[in-house]
Amino acid sequence: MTIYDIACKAGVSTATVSRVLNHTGRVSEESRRKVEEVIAREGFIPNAFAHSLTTKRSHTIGMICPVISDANHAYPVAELTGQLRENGFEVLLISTGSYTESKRAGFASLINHQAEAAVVIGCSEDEQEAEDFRYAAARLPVFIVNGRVEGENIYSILCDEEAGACGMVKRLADMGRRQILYLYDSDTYSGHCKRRGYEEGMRRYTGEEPFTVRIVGEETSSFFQTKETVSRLLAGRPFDAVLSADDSLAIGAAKALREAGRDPVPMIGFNNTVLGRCATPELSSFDIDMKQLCRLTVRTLLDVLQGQTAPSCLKLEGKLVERASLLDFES
Amino acid sequence: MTIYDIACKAGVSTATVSRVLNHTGRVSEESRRKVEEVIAREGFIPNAFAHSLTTKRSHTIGMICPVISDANHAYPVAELTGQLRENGFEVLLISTGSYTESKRAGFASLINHQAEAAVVIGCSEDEQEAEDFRYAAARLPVFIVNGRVEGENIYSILCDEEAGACGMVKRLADMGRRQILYLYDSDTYSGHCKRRGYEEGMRRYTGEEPFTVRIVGEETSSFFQTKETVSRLLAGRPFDAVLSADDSLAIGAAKALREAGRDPVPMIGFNNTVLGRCATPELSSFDIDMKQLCRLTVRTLLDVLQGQTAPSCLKLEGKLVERASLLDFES
DNA sequence: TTGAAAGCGATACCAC
DNA sequence: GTGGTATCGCTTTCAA
Repeated sequence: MTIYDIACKAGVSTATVSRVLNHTGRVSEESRRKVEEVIAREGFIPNAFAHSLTTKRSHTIGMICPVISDANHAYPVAELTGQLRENGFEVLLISTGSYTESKRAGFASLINHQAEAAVVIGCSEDEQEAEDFRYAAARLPVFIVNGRVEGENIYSILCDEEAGACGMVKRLADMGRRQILYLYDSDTYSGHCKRRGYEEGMRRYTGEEPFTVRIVGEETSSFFQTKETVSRLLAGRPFDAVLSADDSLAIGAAKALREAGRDPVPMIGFNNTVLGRCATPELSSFDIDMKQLCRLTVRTLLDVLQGQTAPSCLKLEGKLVERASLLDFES
Repeated sequence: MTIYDIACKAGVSTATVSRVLNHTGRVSEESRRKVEEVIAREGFIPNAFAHSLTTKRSHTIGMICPVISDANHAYPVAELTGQLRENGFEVLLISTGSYTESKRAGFASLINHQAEAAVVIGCSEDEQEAEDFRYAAARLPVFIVNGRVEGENIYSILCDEEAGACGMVKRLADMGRRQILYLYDSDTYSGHCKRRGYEEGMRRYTGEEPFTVRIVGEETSSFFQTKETVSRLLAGRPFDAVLSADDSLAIGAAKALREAGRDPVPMIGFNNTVLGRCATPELSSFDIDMKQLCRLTVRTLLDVLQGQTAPSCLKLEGKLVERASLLDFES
């Protein structure tokens, strides 16, 4: 069923049907009624491809997200998808299997499918990836949520996690802790920022050598791995507090301490996930306010698509949410 | 840049370029080389819309998922998206904001965008929704992951959660528990199955009246709500075990007991999420093997798209994963 | 207000 | 092997 069939049955031309469909141009009340009636009766749904082919607008936004099943990614995907839809856009989702996989093919798909823009959840810090971004940006605007790549037509919307991590170290130092262990797993841009912040904080507030440990294992729920790793750590260099790049790691560490019969130490995670609330004691966590990041991303995207200029980098502050994992140590 | 430009620069016709692009028909080695060279040099990416318009194949699968940020949904979205991509399909994602929102508009979008099939994560049990499914199924095959709707061109792939829930009650009854509290939140098809299973189990194995409590609150992380609700419950009808429709609820219940200074009781959750592992004690949970469900969904989808017949309903068994929340009570 | 017709970018049949 | 051309479904001048 095409616009042509509708035109015949309604006794008008395809041009008129098109006008009715798009609420464009002037159509007599009578024609409109007739056409709408036929469309409803036949349950006609126009072909968006043919539409896009002529209008050169796809109303489609491409979204690239490594490992959506990671709750930290699922949330922005949900939030962005919903908001974009409210603004009349469909979302073409590309889930690269891992954090390290090249985004090149994904970008090519999006371009092939005429996406009007690409939204990417997070990014790495390596040059290869930056090139993929620039390759894509040559053909459509690219928006990075919680990541940063510099370049023409690339917009980064992120939280200042470096300052955040640095502040967390200060918070722990203010509690008298000096030997702060830093746990991390992924090697993303965001990960690097946090780590730099931690190192800076150690330098400024404790004067101790940084003590960072990378958890290697499956990419999601690496907290099983953490428990094991931290258990081994207990025999080595001592630590009196833990800062971790993600809630799950901190929870794994807490479990390791408990199982080893050690006293708990103050702990802070990142991303303020529901995991932290499930844990006992409830975990303090740095909240990067992803909701706000998403809002700003959509706003920036809409602006850019309307030809307005927008800042190429938007950096927000996050805040620490304090719970038992810290408060228990305040006397 | 179009196929026409490429044809000119390569000194061949558009037909030849098309052949090279699609690896179809015969093309002389020389022409192929020439065309490929120009395509690479110009960084040409063909317009998928124009392609689809003529071939009548979009290579796009629509996915409807309420509340992706719910980890139980994020996982299948990730899994399916990855697998479909491996099979040459793009995914058009529609995230309806809530479990109750009508899927009608979503289906219409998918049809409008020429999706070749629709995959839906979960479903409700009401007739209105079933009609939306049938409306969509009249135009494209519809696949439901962990949900069930009967109808032509609708395929359901699910776990037998009714039997699962019933078995969990038996497990608890075998431990000598009779007053088993059932917690649930959402009113989905899957939710109804579990509840029926619980009620059946109570009848068969305990002879007690079912004791079900619905947790009302935000749609995600309803475990805050649970803690509160269960705290109030402690003053009323006594219970000596908890079965819950989702891990988060059970965790909330465990916290409520602990905070009230009550003795713990055996608890079982559903979906075997990472939340259960974060909790203390670690939560036992019924695993519906979502990975396998996703695999079967993709396989069924591919079969149907190739014109082969496929069973309209595939029901798998799940299994209980026992952890401390049960094992601590085995003497 | 309406309709005829020329595209949009690719495919595919049919001659050559 | 190759190229001309009709075609896919819809939009958009341009005349009437």
